Amino acid sequence: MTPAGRRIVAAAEELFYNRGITAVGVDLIAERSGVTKRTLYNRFGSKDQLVAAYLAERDRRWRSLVRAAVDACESPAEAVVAPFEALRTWSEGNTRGCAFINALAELPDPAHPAHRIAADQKLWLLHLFEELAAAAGCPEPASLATRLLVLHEGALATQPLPAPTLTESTDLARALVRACVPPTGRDRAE
Amino acid sequence: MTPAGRRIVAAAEELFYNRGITAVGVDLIAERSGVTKRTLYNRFGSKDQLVAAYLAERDRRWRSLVRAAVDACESPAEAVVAPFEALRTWSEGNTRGCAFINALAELPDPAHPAHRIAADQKLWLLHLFEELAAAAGCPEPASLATRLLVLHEGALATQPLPAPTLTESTDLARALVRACVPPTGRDRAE
DNA sequence: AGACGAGTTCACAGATCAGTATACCTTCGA
DNA sequence: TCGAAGGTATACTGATCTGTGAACTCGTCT
Repeated sequence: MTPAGRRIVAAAEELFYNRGITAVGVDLIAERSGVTKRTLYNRFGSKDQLVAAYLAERDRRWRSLVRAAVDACESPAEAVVAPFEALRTWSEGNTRGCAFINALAELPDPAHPAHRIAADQKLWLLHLFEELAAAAGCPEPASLATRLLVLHEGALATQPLPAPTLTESTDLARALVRACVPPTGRDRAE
Repeated sequence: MTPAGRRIVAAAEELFYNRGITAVGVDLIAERSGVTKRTLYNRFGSKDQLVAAYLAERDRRWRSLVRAAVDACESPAEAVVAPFEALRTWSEGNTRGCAFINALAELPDPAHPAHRIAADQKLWLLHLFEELAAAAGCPEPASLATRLLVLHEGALATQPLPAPTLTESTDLARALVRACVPPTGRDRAE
């Protein structure tokens, strides 16, 4: 990716996320990134593909944050809840909800490249939860993973409400893990 | 509301929800509702106010569905989970997620009339959960209500995923209610 | 020297957008 | 009978939208 290309994606990220995709024109993105509209089209070909690049870049950053939170955990049981801790960090700078849900709201066409990226993002988290649950010894990792995903997305969606939704969902997630995974030691009575 | 006004709101609901608010022009709404653009502006004054009317109408329909589900319950413990049953019915015809979350994604301006309607809708459900939890004898209704709201919104947000998120969140909600409300005789079915 | 890729400048096409102006028609109650 | 209200028909404004065309500059590598 060329330097101009990176600046374009950075400007697109800020504008698309905060103002909405349809509401932001390519002229504004070009101006904000100090680049000509011609260059924008030479790099990305169309606005739709720029939208896809924006979501892909956001997904990349978010996944690396989650991965880091998971890897920093000492026990497998802690690791299962790590994405919720990552969400706390992530939410500080992103108060407009989930960029992928928001993108799907504006782009109904299933053929749009943004659709696959958004769906993949949710599925990646679901499968991560499932792997972590299995690694922690949960007898039914698929069910727990689905529940954790619901809690995660619910906390994200209710972000702007005057209720401690992230705290409550994290606490509940921790309780779910505790309930189906034997606590730290491996010598719990079976 | 005049007959033409009702047709306009009905057409706006279908188009705004399925295609996005910014992506749908007033000309299309006027055409779909068999009405002149002049009439549309005589009734609603601006597109923004039509958007508010669309969300208000949707909110009204949804609340009456939830109210009916709650009122149909026999025990207070069942009533707490009734909104999840209502969500199952509601989801059948609304596969594009939450109209209010989607609207907020497209309309970042907090001064937009849609903002208050969307926020009120979520707060109404939160307070409903709290009232029902208190009526069922839950010792900490605020905490339970927040958790139930997270589960509800999470189920809505993960709707398009190939995972039984609504079933899992309903089951979990039921377990939460059962755990904090003393079972009253025949509620302890298993 | 020469080719090439990245980026610039700027005009322009064609469509669509929200919203308005003007004039006319119909129904219904006072 | 009359006048107001609801609605129709059509043309229009001015702005904004995505996307393109063509010629130009500049640095880098061979």
